[in-house]
Amino acid sequence: MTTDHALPYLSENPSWLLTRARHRAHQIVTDRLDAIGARRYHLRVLSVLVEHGPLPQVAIGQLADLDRADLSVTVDELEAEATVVREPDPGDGRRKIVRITPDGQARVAQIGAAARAAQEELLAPLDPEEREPFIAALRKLQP
Amino acid sequence: MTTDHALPYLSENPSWLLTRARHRAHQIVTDRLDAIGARRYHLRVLSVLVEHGPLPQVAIGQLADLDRADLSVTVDELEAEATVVREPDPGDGRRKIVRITPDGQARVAQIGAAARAAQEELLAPLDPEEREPFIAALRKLQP
DNA sequence: CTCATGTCAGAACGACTGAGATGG
DNA sequence: CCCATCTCAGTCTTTCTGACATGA
Repeated sequence: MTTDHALPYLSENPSWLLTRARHRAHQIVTDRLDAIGARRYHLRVLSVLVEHGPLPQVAIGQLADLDRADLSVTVDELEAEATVVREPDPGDGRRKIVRITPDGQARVAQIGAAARAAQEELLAPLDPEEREPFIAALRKLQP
Repeated sequence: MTTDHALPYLSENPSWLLTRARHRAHQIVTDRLDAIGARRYHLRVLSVLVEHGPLPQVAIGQLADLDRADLSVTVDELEAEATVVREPDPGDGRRKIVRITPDGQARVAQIGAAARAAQEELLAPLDPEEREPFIAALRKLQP
């Protein structure tokens, strides 16, 4: 029991519980992606491309919360394995549109399977009926 | 709508929501501590000392999930501001017991107030009745 | 001898900064 | 001219590794 003015116990701090839970999530996702030779930045980029379709890099950066410098390197890597292509934006020569290639669909499906398995593993400790309220609360906490 | 085999949208990924929520929590806590010249490692160490009493560094490291190398530096800092002292363990010369000093209590209370304010700010977007289930779910997700 | 604890230096990782090239 | 986009190199912060000294 802590009083109202004392330093709260670490094990009771929501921010600490969040930090630890996300650390576990980070580990699970990293391990699952490692097993198929993919990185978390790849998942982030491909996820927004699947959700929104072909996008200029600046838009991917905003949606995936990725710095443009890191995004540049990440798209290099995805292009090297032919999962995506960079195309010039016909309407704006500064922009490069990133698009998932037909040949990349198999890779995207493979990474998608790993991502789904990771989410399942992450939420396994929760009863099915508490998952939705939990996710809804997480949404409310988004910046 | 995604199908069962597709790559899930980033915005629907629990691990992504967790990452973003913990990023916000991290920011809030860091800012509140910055304002009083404290760091997150200080909060972690002091929190377990308040919860468990004087402890050898190795135990603090386990409870606060802090590497012993980083713990060494952190205790240096807390000792420099006289918030804690290192005392030799009478029963084991390898160990150094870390204890909050009487003079350090004011500092601990100050850091505690910042920590409590941070938790309040973090959970502000949640309705009061959804906080307990949310925290309970977070607990279940701990590693 | 071995294992545990604490200390130190430095590496690894993720995230960020600043400058340059190109184009609107 | 100024601003936006992309690229590159390098910095910074946090976390982790490896080596060492001391003592159980």
